Amino acid sequence: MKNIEYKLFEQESFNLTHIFECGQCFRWNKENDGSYTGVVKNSVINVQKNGDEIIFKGTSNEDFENTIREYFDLDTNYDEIKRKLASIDKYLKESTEFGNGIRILHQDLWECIISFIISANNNIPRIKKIIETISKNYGEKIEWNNKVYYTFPTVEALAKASVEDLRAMGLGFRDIRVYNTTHLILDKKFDMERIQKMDDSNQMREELLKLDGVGPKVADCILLFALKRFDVFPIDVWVRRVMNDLYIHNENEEKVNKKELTKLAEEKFLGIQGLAQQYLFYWKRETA
DNA sequence: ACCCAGGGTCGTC
DNA sequence: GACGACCCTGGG
Repeated sequence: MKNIEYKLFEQESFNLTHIFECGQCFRWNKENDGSYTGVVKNSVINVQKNGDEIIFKGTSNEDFENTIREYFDLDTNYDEIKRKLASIDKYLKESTEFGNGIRILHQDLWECIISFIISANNNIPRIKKIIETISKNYGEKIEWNNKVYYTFPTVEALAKASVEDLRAMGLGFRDIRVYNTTHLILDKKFDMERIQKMDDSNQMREELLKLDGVGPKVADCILLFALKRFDVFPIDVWVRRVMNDLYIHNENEEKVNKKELTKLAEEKFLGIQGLAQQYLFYWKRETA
């Protein structure tokens, strides 16, 4: 493993807190100096910001600069996206200003599938803890700066875990779902390469829904965070809440129809619903 | 101590 | 298509 440092200057839309605390990822932790450290594929990465300067440090065997470019979605123009969204109405204006430094990370498909199956009816601290435990037990060890990190396990590695092993790691009722999905992928009943080549979001969603533990919400998160489909709208309790408060005004928020919400988002946010969702989610959750 | 919610999904009716 | 159940943890 090589020790690497890479710097970026004057990168638009890049706020560490916004990126790592907006709920899209579970494996990044804040350091005492305000930087964040995480594991991406086989690399440990630490990101810090000094004014206009963004410094990536870490250890890697691969093309570090390219890994960074892809993972942090540096080729997407977020200023343009924010301009479009802000022009829709005052709420989008406010939420894009609030989360102005958000970027949608390009996460690994396999890791994303398992992580969001675990996220079902769960809270973020516990989700993070479970994923960390899984990585410790089935991932590869990496040492960097006198600290120990673990990669997220491969399909083959995680397939060695029994349902009981998974339960023991704190997954609760999600154990069987993770087990079944892992084996569907291991046995090639679900082809991760094929889905990455598809171009229709609805067709991709249909495929994802075949996995155990993947319903409409989790499928849309996978589409948004790993398959880079911005034309999806994951509906969870927070988004339902914010959309109802702003646009629908139903007295009973739980009764808000999902189809109606999806259609409203499609019409309002025109192909970048996923981004709108992320700004609204972060805004509402942090200011609630 | 007790209750509730947490980035939902599944099986059953 | 509605409804309750589901494991576990943290916060009121």
